[in-house]
Amino acid sequence: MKIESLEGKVLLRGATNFIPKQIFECGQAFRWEAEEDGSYTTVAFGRVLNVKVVDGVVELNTTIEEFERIWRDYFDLDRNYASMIEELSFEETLKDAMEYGSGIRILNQDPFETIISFIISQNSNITRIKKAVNFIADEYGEKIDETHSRFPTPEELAKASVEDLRQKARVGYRDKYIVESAQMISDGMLDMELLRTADIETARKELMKLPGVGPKVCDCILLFAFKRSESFPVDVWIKRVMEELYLGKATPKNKIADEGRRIFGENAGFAQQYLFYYGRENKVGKV
DNA sequence: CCACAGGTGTGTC
DNA sequence: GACACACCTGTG
Repeated sequence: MKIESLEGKVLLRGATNFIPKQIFECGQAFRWEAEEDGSYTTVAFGRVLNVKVVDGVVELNTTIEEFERIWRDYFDLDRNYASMIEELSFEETLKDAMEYGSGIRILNQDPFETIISFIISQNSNITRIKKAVNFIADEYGEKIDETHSRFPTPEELAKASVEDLRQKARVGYRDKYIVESAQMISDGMLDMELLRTADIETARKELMKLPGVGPKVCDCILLFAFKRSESFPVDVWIKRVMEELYLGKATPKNKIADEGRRIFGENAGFAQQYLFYYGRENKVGKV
């Protein structure tokens, strides 16, 4: 990949596995908006970023300095996707899914924002989640410009009222989970370093101390904010895909997570993303 | 009106 | 431990 700076933009030439629609609409991030020109805009790490791909060249409206400081890691650009895909190509169904979703990347997002976003996501849908996350940023986070706000810090969100979260952010019964989790994190009751480095079962146990974080939400957070690629989040779609294409019978969700990690190993999280995207787009297992 | 949507917490066996 | 069941809200 070659990086160059041109007219206030950073251009990435030869960045592989980079299809914006697949990256931003596969359910891992909730603050990306499609623009009329086909580009996508987000707010992340306190910055507003627009991403456009023109003739295979990725255009980011940022500086080299900011790219190196934030976006290189955010977009997971140092990972060798070719070899990861190669390692997962031992199995035909997944191979098809990886071709179908060849432009997917797993983003490395902000831990706190990811924790709150996925607490909100439980038993909900993307439209609703996005509204809630954007409301929380606008209401409790610092303004960046007229139309964008960064996601609040744990301290800022810990002061939010559960009533406002329910009535204005429309997060429903998740209101108290959000405030309590923000309080626990701002009180230093969550060991972030442990989440990054401990063995996966220890990390899961630590993260599930937070109210509103069960097995599925936990695995999403570890995968999307802590680079724990061995995580295998099991939602209804992955359940259907695994039952339909791998297991051949109805199976409890915790068994499916075990099977996913067993079959796909250290890159189970990538397998999950490819299968999820493939399964949902094609409605696998859905009557 | 009812089912369902990217689950979790709680109570019961 | 393995099950039901309730739970906010928007949509079809």
